[in-house]
Amino acid sequence: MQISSRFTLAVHILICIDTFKDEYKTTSDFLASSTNVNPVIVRKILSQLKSAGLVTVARGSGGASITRSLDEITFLDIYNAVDCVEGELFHFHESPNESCPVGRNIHLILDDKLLRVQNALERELSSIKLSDVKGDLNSILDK
Amino acid sequence: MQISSRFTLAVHILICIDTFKDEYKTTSDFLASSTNVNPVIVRKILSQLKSAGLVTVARGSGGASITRSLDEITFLDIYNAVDCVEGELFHFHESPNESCPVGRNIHLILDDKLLRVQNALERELSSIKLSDVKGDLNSILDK
DNA sequence: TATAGTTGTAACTATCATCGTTACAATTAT
DNA sequence: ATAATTGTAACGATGATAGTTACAACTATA
Repeated sequence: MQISSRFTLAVHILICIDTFKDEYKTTSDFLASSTNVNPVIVRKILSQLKSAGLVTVARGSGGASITRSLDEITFLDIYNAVDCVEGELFHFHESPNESCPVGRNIHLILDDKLLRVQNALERELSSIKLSDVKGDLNSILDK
Repeated sequence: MQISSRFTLAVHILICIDTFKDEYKTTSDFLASSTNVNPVIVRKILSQLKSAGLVTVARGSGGASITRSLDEITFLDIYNAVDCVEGELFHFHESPNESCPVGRNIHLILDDKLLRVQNALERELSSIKLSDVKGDLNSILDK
């Protein structure tokens, strides 16, 4: 399994909106061109980002805007917004045998450990901000 | 997406093998009964664990054994063995537009950050040992 | 050495998520 | 009114997951 490209796509889209906000109207077509995915996919992701309160989208007239400054948006915000994982990170096998001492307890004894792993992932995601990405982009573009 | 239940299944199987090694012959049928999955699935996972050097499987006569002590097997060993993720944790959208300043650089500026997240996940996985799981199981069973 | 039990694996199916596409009603600025 | 754009439904293709049946290959032991 891999984490859906919706995540990298969403980051790309957000950075694009910020980068071009003064030069272009950042429509789904415009963003589709930079990311090279279908405009409908872009609209779906924008719709998820909108639900999460990260962007506003101008219906009719077109164009998306970011609602906060880039240092107030973490990778975790985006990851949660685009539903990369719903609920538990680890899929548990459904119905271990209750009449086996191991089967009866396996869920209980693994859950805290699986949660530790999930927390580690999310903690790292929350430590990275869009402003970090933008900073690195600017360093490259300014050269 | 979720991490395949092959992972929790593999942990369950390994703990079962260790728990019952002196009482029963831990065949794929036996393990299938505790986990409540098809014996063929168990054999596939055993085959992957065998490739990773974590178990031996007795062809013909039947039964699996663990090759190391439980404190020498981490969740990361198991995670890698059962191919939960091959290569990169994050699926990157395929072909950003090279003629866009963002599209041209997005891969470069994200890769180190995505790797940090992947490393955080794997670091936590490597900090948990099968002996931790067994210890917690024994605490429950001894009560 | 024949047999019973077991593994390894191929072949197939069902289900689901992902990603893409076309199409079109609803919306908005001009 | 018109032109551009969004939101969303309805598909289809692809690939991963998980399950199943079937059977050849292997091994201990009776």
